[in-house]
Amino acid sequence: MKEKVKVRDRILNVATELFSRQGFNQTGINQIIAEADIAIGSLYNHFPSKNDLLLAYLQRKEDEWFEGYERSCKGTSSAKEKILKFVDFRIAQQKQSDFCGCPFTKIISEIGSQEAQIQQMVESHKSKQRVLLQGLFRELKDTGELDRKLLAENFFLMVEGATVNTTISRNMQALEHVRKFIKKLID
Amino acid sequence: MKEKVKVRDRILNVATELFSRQGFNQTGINQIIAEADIAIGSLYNHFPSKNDLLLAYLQRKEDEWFEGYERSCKGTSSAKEKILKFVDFRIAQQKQSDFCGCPFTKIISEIGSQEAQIQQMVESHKSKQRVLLQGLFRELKDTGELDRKLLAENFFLMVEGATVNTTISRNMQALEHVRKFIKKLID
DNA sequence: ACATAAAAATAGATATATCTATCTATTTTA
DNA sequence: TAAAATAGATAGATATATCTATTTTTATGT
Repeated sequence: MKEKVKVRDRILNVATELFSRQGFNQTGINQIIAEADIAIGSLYNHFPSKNDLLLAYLQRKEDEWFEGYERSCKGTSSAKEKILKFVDFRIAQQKQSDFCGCPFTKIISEIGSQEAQIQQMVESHKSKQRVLLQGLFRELKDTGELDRKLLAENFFLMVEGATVNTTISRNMQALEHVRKFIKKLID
Repeated sequence: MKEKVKVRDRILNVATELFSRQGFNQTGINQIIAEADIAIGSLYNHFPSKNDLLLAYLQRKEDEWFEGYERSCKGTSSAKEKILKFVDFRIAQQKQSDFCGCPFTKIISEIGSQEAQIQQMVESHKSKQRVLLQGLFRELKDTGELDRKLLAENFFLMVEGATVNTTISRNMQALEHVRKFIKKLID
């Protein structure tokens, strides 16, 4: 009853694992084909260049991010809960990736903004998160004297900073601090 | 009256520029010696390996960071001002580096936490910033119902997230949003 | 100020390894 | 029988690092 994983998926699965864990620049084609146990010709059949593989990897991460967040929000109804889930989701991501951090942030550190297509995907990914959060914060009943849009932006930035810093420290404290703080602010 | 820059400094200056702009992994020894206009033997005389050069680069960044912040605080007296200067300093850094982001955060994205000595330096750098901010927030007269230590931590994380995201978007908005937000919170 | 010895810097070849990518020829799968 | 995947050689570029031999700089003693 074992499902045979197609070659293209084996490549992308291994590349995903390695790009996340080791980084893009420190992952060679040879390691990918070895660990995926496929021929180098097969790789270049599916992905004409290493850069195309990177694009496919990021596209998958993009899709999985929003699917994953939606799924983790199943059962929540209030905006307040969904905001807290936003932090919880990042905590879960960091746990399951062993503190790899955000793949989009990581790739910009690795290759800069030279590759226009990648720069575009990263910016778009972050932008979509901001829009999502702005929507949630707009639903909040009372935020005291705090502008909701400004609060949404800074909550996003806290989580971003906390994600980076949990990756550095390899413990979850920073993200937990954000959770505690925002809970106070919106409760 | 032209000061002759010593070989070791020429190497470190060029390496600094290239590691910041292009990244560590995307900067080769050959490019460094070419742009520094020195012989390869001289480089390996001063720095036994590329990793030693990286350590020297980070150590310099560490020293310059706190010197730079101190200098930018000259003339300010209140903790409130110094907290706002903290954001201004990061804005200035991003401007003058053309949005290179934090070198410590960047190197972790590039090489991970494998190199213990580097991991150590990065963690220590962030830790020192937290301590500095905790001290400043302790001095604040009134933060309403907000715990000062928690506020300091989350301010730090906001700035971290904003730094990363100004590097991604290549504009200063995120850092300006943090400034506006914290000003409201502590004013 | 000048000669000289030690240290530093140079050019440039080279070793060794790795990287991405291409190609051919053969086998497996659909 | 066509398409997909394989093994494996190889091209061509680039990486870090070492080595030799020579020149330049610096420091020291007279």
